[in-house]
Amino acid sequence: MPRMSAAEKELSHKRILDAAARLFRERGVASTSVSDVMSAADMTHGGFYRHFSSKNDLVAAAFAHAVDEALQDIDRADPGPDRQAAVEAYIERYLSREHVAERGKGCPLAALAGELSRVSGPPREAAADAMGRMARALDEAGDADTLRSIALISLMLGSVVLARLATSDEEISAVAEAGRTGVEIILQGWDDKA
Amino acid sequence: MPRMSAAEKELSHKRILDAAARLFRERGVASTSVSDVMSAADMTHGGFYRHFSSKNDLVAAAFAHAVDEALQDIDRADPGPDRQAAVEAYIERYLSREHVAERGKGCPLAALAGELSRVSGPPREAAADAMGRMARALDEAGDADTLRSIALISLMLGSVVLARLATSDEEISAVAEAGRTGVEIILQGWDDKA
DNA sequence: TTTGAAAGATGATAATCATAATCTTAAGAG
DNA sequence: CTCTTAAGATTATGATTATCATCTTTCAAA
Repeated sequence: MPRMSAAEKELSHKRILDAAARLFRERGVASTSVSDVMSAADMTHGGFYRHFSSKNDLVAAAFAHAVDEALQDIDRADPGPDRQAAVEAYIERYLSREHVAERGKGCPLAALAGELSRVSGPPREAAADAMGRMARALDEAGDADTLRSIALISLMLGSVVLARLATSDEEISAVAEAGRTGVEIILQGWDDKA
Repeated sequence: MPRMSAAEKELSHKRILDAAARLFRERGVASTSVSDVMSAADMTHGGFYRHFSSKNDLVAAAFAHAVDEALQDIDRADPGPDRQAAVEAYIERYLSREHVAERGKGCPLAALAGELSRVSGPPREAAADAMGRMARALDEAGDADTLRSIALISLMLGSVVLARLATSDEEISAVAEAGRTGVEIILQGWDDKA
């Protein structure tokens, strides 16, 4: 069948990236083979190295791709000029049952921070970057404290990670509710802190 | 050399568990082979199945073992009757530079929750258990809100996971500091919440 | 004291995987 | 319109790995 046109190659490239971003989040990097990704992208493993120089290369690119989409979500939540409302809506969705359940479409840090913090090279750097990018996105226009944003991200991420461990619906709800309450308290009480 | 006495077998068993608990936390479960564990326990891979029926079995046992030790740490922090002080000391150590750096000796949930929440069977159940056990340990004597304990654990775990992603000392300090401040605020403000 | 069984070593086995080599075909430069 | 080159398929390769089989030796039950 090959060879494809340049436009088709670009589509293939995007299919690989999308499949990888989803599968890595769903199953983890170590448990997802290059073949798995290529199959999910409707191709065989052979063409992989025409698109990426190594699996590591793909991991870094797919992770950054997932972060791009996650950050767009903040704006999509409320495209108006009210950044504060957009941020709050984003937090609400972050702690939702759907986000807990749909790992493959969710926050790449919640899905992969643990694994990527153990490696070095491009994947690790992409993940380290993501933290700063998320914090900056939450700092609407710079008036907010960056440390507060980091605390919020830590709490939200921790809540989702723990909720994904929970076995019953009630437990999941409890963990998410604890996270929501914690976020509220931090939002209200941060400025009169020690 | 074989065969060893019953007492020696028990020592071997403990060496395997200790090695596994450390290596799994340091490198992750999927990236740690049975051979790796047995080598770290000063044995060859052959004897492994005299101690555990499968790698999964070891993962569950090693994780539970690590949780046991982590919970003992809460008491060790302040063995007196002042549970509140012990909990605060534990939180302080949880967010310390040493805990961020020494993954192999640290909180098993911070190291492995992401990976274990993707699997099923005994390892997953051991991890799900750990959350409840930690929350109960933080509820000193039951007067504290369980949801508050869960929020604290989420924030602490998220902070350590993110700190382990950070690349510079300043970044690590900032993440830990954000976590500490968040914990303070939650401890103070939880009871007058919505 | 004899002897069956078991701890741990050594050495298969079969699966999985990242990466490379090669083949086919059509795209696109000249 | 050629003809080189590259996309993607097929097949090969070498490494790793979980699990088994087997062998040795010594413990411990009889």
